[in-house]
Amino acid sequence: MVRNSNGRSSPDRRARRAVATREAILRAAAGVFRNRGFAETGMREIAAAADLSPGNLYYYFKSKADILYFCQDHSVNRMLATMKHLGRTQPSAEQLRQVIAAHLLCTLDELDGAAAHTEVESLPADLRRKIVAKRDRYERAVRRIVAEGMTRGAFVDGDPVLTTRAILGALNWTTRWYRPGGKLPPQAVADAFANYLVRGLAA
Amino acid sequence: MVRNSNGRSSPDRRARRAVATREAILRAAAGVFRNRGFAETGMREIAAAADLSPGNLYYYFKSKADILYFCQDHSVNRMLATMKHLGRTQPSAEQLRQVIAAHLLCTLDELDGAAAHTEVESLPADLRRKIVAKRDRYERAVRRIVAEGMTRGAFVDGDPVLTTRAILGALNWTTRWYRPGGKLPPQAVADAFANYLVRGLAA
Amino acid sequence: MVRNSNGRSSPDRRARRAVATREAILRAAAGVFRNRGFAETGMREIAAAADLSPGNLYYYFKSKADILYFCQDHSVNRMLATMKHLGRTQPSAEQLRQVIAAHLLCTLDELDGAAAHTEVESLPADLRRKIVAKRDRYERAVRRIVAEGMTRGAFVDGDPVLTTRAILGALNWTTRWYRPGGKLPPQAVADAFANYLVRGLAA
Amino acid sequence: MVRNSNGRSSPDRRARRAVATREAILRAAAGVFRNRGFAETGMREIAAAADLSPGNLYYYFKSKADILYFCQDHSVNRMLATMKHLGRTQPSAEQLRQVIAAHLLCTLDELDGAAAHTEVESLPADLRRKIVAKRDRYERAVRRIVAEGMTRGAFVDGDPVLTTRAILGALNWTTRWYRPGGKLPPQAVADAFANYLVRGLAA
DNA sequence: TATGAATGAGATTTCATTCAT
DNA sequence: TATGAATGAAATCTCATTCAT
Repeated sequence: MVRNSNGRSSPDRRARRAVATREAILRAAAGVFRNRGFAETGMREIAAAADLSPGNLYYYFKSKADILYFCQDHSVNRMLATMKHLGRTQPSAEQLRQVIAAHLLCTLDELDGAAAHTEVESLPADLRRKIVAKRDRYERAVRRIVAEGMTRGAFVDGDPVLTTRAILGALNWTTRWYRPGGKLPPQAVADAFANYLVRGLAA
Repeated sequence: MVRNSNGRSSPDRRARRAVATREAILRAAAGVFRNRGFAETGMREIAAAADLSPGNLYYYFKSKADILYFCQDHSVNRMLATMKHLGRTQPSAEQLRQVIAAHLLCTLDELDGAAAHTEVESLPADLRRKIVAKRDRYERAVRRIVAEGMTRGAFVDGDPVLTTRAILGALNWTTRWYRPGGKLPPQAVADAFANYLVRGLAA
Repeated sequence: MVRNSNGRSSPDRRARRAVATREAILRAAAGVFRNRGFAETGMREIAAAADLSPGNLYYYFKSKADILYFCQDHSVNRMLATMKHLGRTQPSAEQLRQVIAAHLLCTLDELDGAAAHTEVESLPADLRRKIVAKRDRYERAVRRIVAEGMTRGAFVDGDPVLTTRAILGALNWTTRWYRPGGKLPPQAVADAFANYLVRGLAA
Repeated sequence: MVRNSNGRSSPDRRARRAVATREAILRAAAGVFRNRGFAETGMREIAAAADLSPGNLYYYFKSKADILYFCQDHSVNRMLATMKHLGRTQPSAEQLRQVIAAHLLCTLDELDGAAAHTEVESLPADLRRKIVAKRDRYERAVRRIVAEGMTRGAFVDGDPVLTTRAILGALNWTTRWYRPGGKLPPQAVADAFANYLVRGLAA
């Protein structure tokens, strides 16, 4: 292990290591949650997947729900970030296509998508509220694109709420059947879904 | 209470009651599973929802997983029945529209949809195999409609597997946000989804 | 069903039937206890073996332990009866030989031996005391034969208590390995055991 | 308490403690099984006897049956070891006498004999097979001594199978009546039994 | 920071027994 | 007498969490 001259790790080196461990735990946890569900996953499994002892997890997170919370927070943050960088002046169809692709690539990625939008019910009330609030913000952002497209005449008329939920459902459900590492690359799914789901709105 | 001549309640009256109780348990369980997920739901809750003592559940089902199995079996059976009665000579669009509507009405219905397609992972291997087999049969049937439409030229070309999964994802995800008893009737969801999801395929 | 002129079974016919049912239950229970042990045997199994409903057992016996008690009582009574009819003037060796044979034939018989000497621990204190008292009376009777033989000089000297326990152990342990209905007849076991166990004492 | 330079208890000290705890549990369990039988013994009782919390038992053994298995395995291993060190050139009577004594001393000892040969029925099929296989190997070894003695003319003729079972029955049944800690030392039982049981075979 | 061990609450499940019919 | 259904207490087992080291 790298140490500085006085024989101990320097404080920021330590801090960096701690952050790295936290992320490793989240990545490991996300993988197990995805495969077996939150409630069916034990702390021991998470610990094993992260190559730590069970007790040690509690040095980095204060509860199992806490781990889930940070998984979901990480994921929803990334999705919100996508929205921020979206060119809102492009054609609605193009915007929607980009959102769908980004959402899927993120969902099908190991760490991010894992338990992302799923299993909010397992969180205690306070954490759940936070996640739900962000998730709703994201959903509203998608809805805005859909509604705007309808107003502009770029999309056929319809109920923006229900249409948005149909889209997000198709995207989120992928976690149920997509197996990373198979021969179907995430990008292929993203393309096919974007084509189909955008065409359903094209005027 | 009706009795027959020998002073005991007649066997078939009893049998009918037993069947009714079984169904009541399934209905109750389905509701709780939907709200809280299989793993987070305790037998106590199911029992309370069905107005029985926890131990008494085991007179009707041999395990918690068994209850889930019968919920799912009931649901997937109903969906397969739908496919059987579908007029396969109608235009592909019409067929797909009907399947979508039927799937949704069933999914959003109290008893049938609850844990319908969800949570197969929680079943022990043998029961899971049975459900997965039926579910796959159903998915193949939907896919056939999609593929046929593409061949006939009624639908635009695309990957029938991925398209079908997008459709089923949109439909199944409804269990996550739809709250029965609210002001949005299932039929409204069915119409909006059918419109959107069929239009995405229309040539 | 046979009934007398007034259309009902006569009282003593009824009583006889009740006794027959009780015995049928004991026989059935003895068989199941022997195969699976008292604690591992459920009332439902006893009921099934006796071709009755579980609830109905309680019309004939007031508890599961009660059934075990009557099984054991029946068995130990039969053994005590053997002792009573034993010619105490015969040579000690002959007496012992007869006791061993009778004990084994009774033990290996379906009903009698089943849970005979075993599982006294499972009885509640009051019933246990009764059985243990009778069992001890029986053991003392066997011991008297052994001790008398030693006094008379018919048997070699030794500790009558330990010798008797060795004999009874050999006999009782047969329930662990003997399977009724096999090709080894109880009489063959009785002969071999009597030969061996008596010869060990012969002066 | 001894610590090594890094301030934690050393791994092998821990390992030794863990092994000690496992053995303490086995000893405790053996005692309770002997007194009350496997099925009637609760994990709470074992835990209490071992001075641990019930849940903690599962850190060392994965089920109640597992505990029973290791009790029996320990015991049957010890008996097989006895056979291995037996001088097969000695007179048959001497060999048998030694086996009987060793078997009894082991059976009447606290840890080893407790549930030794008893209660195999309570094990799940896979564990039962293992124990039964070893137990049968042991029985065959005893039988070989008996049969050899008959062939050599050292023992009177007879059925070696039944004779061996009579001997083992007498020995195993001791667990039912022998109370360790009383005034009868195991050696006294061993002597009396060996005398009696060998004499029954002496030509 | 890290670990193995311990705990306590709670989960599912079983089962003798009772009850209404 | 007989039955199917119901109950309540207890059993085994799991598991997130904590603790001593």
